[in-house]
Amino acid sequence: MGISERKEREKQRRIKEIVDAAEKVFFSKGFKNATMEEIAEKAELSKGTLYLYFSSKDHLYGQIMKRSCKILFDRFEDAAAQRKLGADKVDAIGDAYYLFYLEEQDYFNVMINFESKHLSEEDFVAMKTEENCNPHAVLIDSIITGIKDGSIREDVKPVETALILWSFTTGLLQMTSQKKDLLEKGYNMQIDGIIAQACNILDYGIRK
Amino acid sequence: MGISERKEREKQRRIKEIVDAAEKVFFSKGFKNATMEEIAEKAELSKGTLYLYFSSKDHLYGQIMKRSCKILFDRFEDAAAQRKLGADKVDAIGDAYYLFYLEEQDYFNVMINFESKHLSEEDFVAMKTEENCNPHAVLIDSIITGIKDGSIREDVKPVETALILWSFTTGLLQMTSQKKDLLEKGYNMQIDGIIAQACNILDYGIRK
DNA sequence: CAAACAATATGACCACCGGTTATTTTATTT
DNA sequence: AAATAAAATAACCGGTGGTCATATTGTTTG
Repeated sequence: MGISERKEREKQRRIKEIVDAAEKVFFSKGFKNATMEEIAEKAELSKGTLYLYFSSKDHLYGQIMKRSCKILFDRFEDAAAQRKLGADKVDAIGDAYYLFYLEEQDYFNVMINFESKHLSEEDFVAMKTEENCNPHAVLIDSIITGIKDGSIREDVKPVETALILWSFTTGLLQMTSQKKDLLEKGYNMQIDGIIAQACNILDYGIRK
Repeated sequence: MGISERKEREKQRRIKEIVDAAEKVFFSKGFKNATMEEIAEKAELSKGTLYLYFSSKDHLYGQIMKRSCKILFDRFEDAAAQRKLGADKVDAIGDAYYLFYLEEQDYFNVMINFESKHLSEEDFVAMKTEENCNPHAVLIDSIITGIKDGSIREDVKPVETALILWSFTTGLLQMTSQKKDLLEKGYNMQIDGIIAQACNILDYGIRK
């Protein structure tokens, strides 16, 4: 009965083809200007077929978000694994986020652009557990490590602090990507310098 | 020749009527689900007339952004004026931002939701100077004050740091507003506590 | 006052797009 | 080979941002 397995494989392949096509279009056009028609074209399918696999444009966009999340998560894990001290792990995660922003701008933009409108919060949580991909968790672990090894203030709460660091950094990178030109050309500021200053402030803020 | 002035007044009044109507619709429906037709209805005009005053839905949304900015700016100025020490001013501005988030959720959401798509960066900068409304500037001044009066580390750069604090706080509030339910109901965390922890980290980060 | 003119406002109209569905094509089973 | 199931299609629909020819209102001038 290898037939149903083959069917399943083909289905997964088709799904991947569609998501690949969607990714290209979303990357080049942005969410709003991307059309289902163009995605279908690029996938060499008709528009109606897309809806056999994904219930909406938003849902399809969510798949790209999934990929972004996975890539970032892997980078976070790598970064944290290469350091011993908790505080250093946290720093490394921050650096990894910045590198992600520099090297994976398209995925980064999807993450930033992604609003809860596109996917329900439940789907989103389910996605993270299903894919075992929760960047936030890596951060929590590193902070706990840091408190234990004495590199991080013991009066900060790990979960809260992870959330804070995560949202701080996201906010910073979001602003940076939106105002990059203005900052560099208009105000003659270096993004690198801003990031370094920010990391410094956070270091002062959480290290013992 | 009071006639042209009257015309001008009437034009400004009409503009205000339209923006008021747009505000109501945007607040209740969100940007995407708001329709120009409904805005026109609420303003007791036809849709075509809206385009005599505003070139697009995005531009109209930008007007609400303008208002949000003004309200926040005023709160920032008030907050900073009530403190003497620079570091305290910075704290007060942070608190003001949090209060803005709590008390002006609609305007807050517009600020958060507002993407560069809606308005070109040039228009945006022009808007701020024209309306003399630059929340960022208040923050810079407070940091400079703080460095002078010795309440803030003298090795931080004011402009960069202002940008950083601004984007940090925006990121935090954005995350908070998006995941409020999940945090409070799912993880049993208090938003207040998260904010307090965040302020504490930033205090450690910039105070001398 | 009326005719000419300018301004403001209207609503019918267009193009586009996300999503649906009846129909056709392809693959599988009997 | 006929029957059945699965997959894909293309025509279609409703809604929306934006436009434009036309109409309405207000102002100026002879």
